Amino acid sequence: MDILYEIVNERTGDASNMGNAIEGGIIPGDSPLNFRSSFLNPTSGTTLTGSRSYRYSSRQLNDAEAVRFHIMSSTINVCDGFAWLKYGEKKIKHNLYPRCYFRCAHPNCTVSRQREASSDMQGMVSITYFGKHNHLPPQEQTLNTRRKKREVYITESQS
DNA sequence: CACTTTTGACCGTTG
DNA sequence: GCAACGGTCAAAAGT
Ligand SMILES: [Zn+2]
Repeated sequence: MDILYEIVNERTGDASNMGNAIEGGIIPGDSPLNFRSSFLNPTSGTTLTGSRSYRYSSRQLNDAEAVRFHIMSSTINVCDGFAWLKYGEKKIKHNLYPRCYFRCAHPNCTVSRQREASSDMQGMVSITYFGKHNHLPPQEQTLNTRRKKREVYITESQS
């Protein structure tokens, strides 16, 4: 299943350029975001590769833009290969579920991420990324086997 | 002990 | 001014 994404203006919150991203297959389990083929890739010159049908549409994000993914997930925690530390949680209007705020756990990386479940559509999770990582995902640097990646995934921050 | 999460306070923006 | 809103801080609690 493809994942919807949209480009978000950090200033106004307006969203545009909605399209499809590829569901990740690198990390097993309930982990649909794949940093290799998405805005999450810190080493990629381009910022997104499209789905099979959309082919390789790509676009650079500027400093005032964030990218938001809309994902169907059976669990609230959606893994993307990076480690995150939660630093806040806020009840948001018009959503039954709170918005959670995370920062990248890597030292000297300023990327942040917001996550909220949708009360409109059951199982829908929205994740917004701000900034670009200046490093590779920790498991990519230290672990090689799928089994080990799975172990990292299931022990990552769940809230 | 080290590190992460929780949670209300705090603060800037907006109407 | 003021209150609603949402983003962040930080002390305490949790693991
Ligand atoms: Zn990072």
